[in-house]
Amino acid sequence: MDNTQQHIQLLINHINQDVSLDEYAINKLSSFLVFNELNKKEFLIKPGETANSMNFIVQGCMRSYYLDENAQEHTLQLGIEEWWINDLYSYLSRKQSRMYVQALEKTLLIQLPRLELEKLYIEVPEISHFFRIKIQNAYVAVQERVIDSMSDDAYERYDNFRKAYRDIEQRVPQYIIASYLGVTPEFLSYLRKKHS
Amino acid sequence: MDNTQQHIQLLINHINQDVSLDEYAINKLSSFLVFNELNKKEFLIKPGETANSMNFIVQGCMRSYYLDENAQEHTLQLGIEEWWINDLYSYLSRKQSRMYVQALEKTLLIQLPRLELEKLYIEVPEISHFFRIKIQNAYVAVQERVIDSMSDDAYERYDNFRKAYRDIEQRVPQYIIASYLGVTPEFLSYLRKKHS
DNA sequence: ACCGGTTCTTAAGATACCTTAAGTTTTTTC
DNA sequence: GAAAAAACTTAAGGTATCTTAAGAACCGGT
Repeated sequence: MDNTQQHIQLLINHINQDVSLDEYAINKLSSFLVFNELNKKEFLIKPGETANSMNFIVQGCMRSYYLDENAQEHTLQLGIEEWWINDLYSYLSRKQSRMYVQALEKTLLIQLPRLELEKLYIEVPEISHFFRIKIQNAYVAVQERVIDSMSDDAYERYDNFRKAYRDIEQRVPQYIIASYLGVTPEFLSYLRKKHS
Repeated sequence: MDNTQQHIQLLINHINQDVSLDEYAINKLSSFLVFNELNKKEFLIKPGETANSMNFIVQGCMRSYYLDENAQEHTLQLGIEEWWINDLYSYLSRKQSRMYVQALEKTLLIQLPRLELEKLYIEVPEISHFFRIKIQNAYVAVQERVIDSMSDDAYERYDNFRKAYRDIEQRVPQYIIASYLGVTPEFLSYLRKKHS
């Protein structure tokens, strides 16, 4: 089995955790996968572009963030191997993104273009079901983020972050974690010292 | 046309803004609508319960909120006539809610029970399409709320709130708006004075 | 192995927001 | 329409977080 086949198998196994794909479904799906390799700091999506694929991380680490009026970065989502990364808002609404989606390490993606994916939904209901679950989970995750961001003790938020992103914490710079938590890097540094 | 028919018409017209319902769809839909009248301060959903219907506000005003560890209220969503109100997280995931969904005025709802609605999805794809759009919009709204809650100038958040909820602002007490913005009622009062 | 850039820390002074408490206004109830 | 309850305001003192600035530690490339 070559590398490409291994990567596709990773995706299939991932999907099979939620639904059951038969031979036919796997072949159909495999036929339109697109591989995309990004270097560190390279962008998958920039403001003004429209997200038109679902993106599965085979290897590497990515984040989505946006810039506020003061050019401050706000990280919304992080992802590593076997996570999906996107601007789901842009993908679903087909409107222009206001986000950057960026590789934090050299990253290998499998992409599923929207138009072909939507055709596949009709032929393979399991795939439709799978992404319905994913979108539902994304909704839940954003809702939890709202709730979390309201608990205004920053250290508690940092603690929650570490629980939710256990495997990711060590892989991303702290200024990005700070921008995820909504505090300055200086203050995060202060908190870490205080609680150590 | 009696009151009940008028209320149903309001719902039909609302749905027809996004999709096109034919006679058959309207009849099917009408056959399982449930009316529910709530008094001021009465709860539609409480923590531990599971949301099992979509809820359309015919007349009145509602909100969803949760209590944090310090028993502080955090308002997540507000709604008036022709809005939908729910704990969508609980509805979609079929898990227990952690929310209160409460009437802020005497409120009349039309409810669409989940099980019957899902059967209808198969017979009437327009209805399925309509709720897909609604859930998509809900995702976008929550995402905007995350982004908004990161702009940490509270007056700016208040300003955004007033734009997003223009018709609602006058109808709900300010301590609820404060709990939506994540500030104390005292501080909101201070901000209002300062900027007036 | 070094150099230049990136990331992290420390600390002092400033500001936004909170807590408490009390008084005032508005709304609800009987 | 009076009494009770709920909501809003004001102000003083406290705390969390920010800003700025500077130095320290940790890279990544040649």
